[in-house]
Amino acid sequence: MTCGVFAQLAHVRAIEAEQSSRVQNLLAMKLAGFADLSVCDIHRLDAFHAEARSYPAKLDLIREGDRPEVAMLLCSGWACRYKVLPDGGRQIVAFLLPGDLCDPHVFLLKEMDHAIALLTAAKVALIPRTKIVQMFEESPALARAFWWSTLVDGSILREWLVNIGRRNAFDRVAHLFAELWLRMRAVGLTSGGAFDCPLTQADIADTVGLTAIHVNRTLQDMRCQGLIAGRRSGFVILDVPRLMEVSRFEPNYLHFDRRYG
Amino acid sequence: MTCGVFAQLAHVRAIEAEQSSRVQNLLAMKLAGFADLSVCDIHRLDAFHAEARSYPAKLDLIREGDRPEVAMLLCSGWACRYKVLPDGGRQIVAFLLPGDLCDPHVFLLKEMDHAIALLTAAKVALIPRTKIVQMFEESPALARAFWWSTLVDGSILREWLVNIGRRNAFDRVAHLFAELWLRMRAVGLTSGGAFDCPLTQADIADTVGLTAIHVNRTLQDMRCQGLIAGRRSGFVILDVPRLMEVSRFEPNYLHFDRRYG
DNA sequence: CGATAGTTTGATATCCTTCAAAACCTGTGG
DNA sequence: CCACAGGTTTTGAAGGATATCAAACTATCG
Repeated sequence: MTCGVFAQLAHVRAIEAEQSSRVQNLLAMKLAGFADLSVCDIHRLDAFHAEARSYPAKLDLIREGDRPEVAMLLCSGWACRYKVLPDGGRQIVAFLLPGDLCDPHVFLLKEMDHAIALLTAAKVALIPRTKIVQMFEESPALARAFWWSTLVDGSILREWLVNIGRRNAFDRVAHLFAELWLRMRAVGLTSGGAFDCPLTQADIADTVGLTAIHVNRTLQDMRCQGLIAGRRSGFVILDVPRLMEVSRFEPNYLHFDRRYG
Repeated sequence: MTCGVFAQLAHVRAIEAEQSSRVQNLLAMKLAGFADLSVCDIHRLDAFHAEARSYPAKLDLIREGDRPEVAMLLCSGWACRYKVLPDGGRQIVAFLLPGDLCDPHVFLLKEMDHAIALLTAAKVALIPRTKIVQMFEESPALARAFWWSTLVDGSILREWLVNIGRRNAFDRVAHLFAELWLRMRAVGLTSGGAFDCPLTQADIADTVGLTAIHVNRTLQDMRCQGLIAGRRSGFVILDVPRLMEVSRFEPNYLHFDRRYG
């Protein structure tokens, strides 16, 4: 894929090493892929991390219709944005991975149009609006960086639309795995081709617009082909390049490795 | 539906009447649903409108991979954002309607992850980056309003994901029509339950993740049920309430009628 | 150790696609 | 004014991908 990603990663690692290893500032690691953050900026983000508390899996952090009061930083664990239909169906519309600061701008809206739930036990920092506003005022670089992040989220949404709208079951799942692997790598949470994927088959189904049963059969297919391993949640992606190949994965939509023009 | 939408519309109409009818400032009309714009702000938007030039249908305004140089204001006509797949398939990921100023913030990204094409002949103002930046600096209200607009675009994207992922053909198309009708009404381009919809069946298919043939059959079904009328592009929605009912339309995701909290 | 959530399996049904061709508009040039 | 071309809509028949239903199996956890 984009050759620069590796160089970028090295750069990010350097930044991380520079700071206290006490605080795993995945957020800074992610944003560094885009913006040049000052030491001061990184300290600001550290301060957010320090607020993190533990929450159990499945917890609804925010519900549809809620008035947004806080932004949240996911320090560890996975979460998802989702919507429910009148018939009880669920559609996952985004995954939140460790190091994601979600909804720093949501205060512009009066009401949440979707819910956010934890998929695993997680450490989360709930950041009140005032602190976000203060951060934006004090650091234009961080303000830019978070807007960039929001635009990338939109780009991912568009790619998901393509995924559900125009690919078959196998390719949809393959494409999803490839994306998750790349995003996990951006925060240093992969080891080789593998990463810990806590999604259940039902989660995957609700993401790519399929039935859990059909996802099951698709995963079996992938296992047969040696693309993935592991039965229950915690898959291992064995062959990322081939997964990307079969799903015609084009990483440009993640906007990694791009400094602003 | 949200009862306030009607009151809102009246308010918007008042604003429009207030200004010169020479310039149809649909953009101001739309943004007024969210922000309190000063006369000065409206003049700024008028200035953008004045730059509009005519372009023929089907023109690609921006291609995937392009470096974003301009934002664009659609003064009349329809356009769409789309992505193409290696196999030639197309997925439309957004519609741009008259009064939409698209991508005022796209300069934060280095490269377009999708293309934008005109669906009809249209009047478009191409606005260079410098003018956008200048506007944001001079008017915090407009800056807020455009960020709000960007967040709403994201919300629409999420709802489209639900549409394709979890609804059947009939409901998908019904839901799409309901959304388009509401958005067209927000800029005063509906007359009763009807609005001029220039989409071809292939366009609709590429939007909701179906085949043009199946869309054809779905539309016939809708005609039989008296929900829509008109054969070739330029449908008329006959029964908006029922269309919303069958597709379980919840307008909250459009974030109309919401002042910022 | 039972309870619960997640995974797997098989049989059947259906929605939607694919392919192929005809009919229909709309604009264009002779 | 007609003929023709190209895009759009329509129709039919057949096949395939995915859903649905029901039930067994299997980890994991308190």
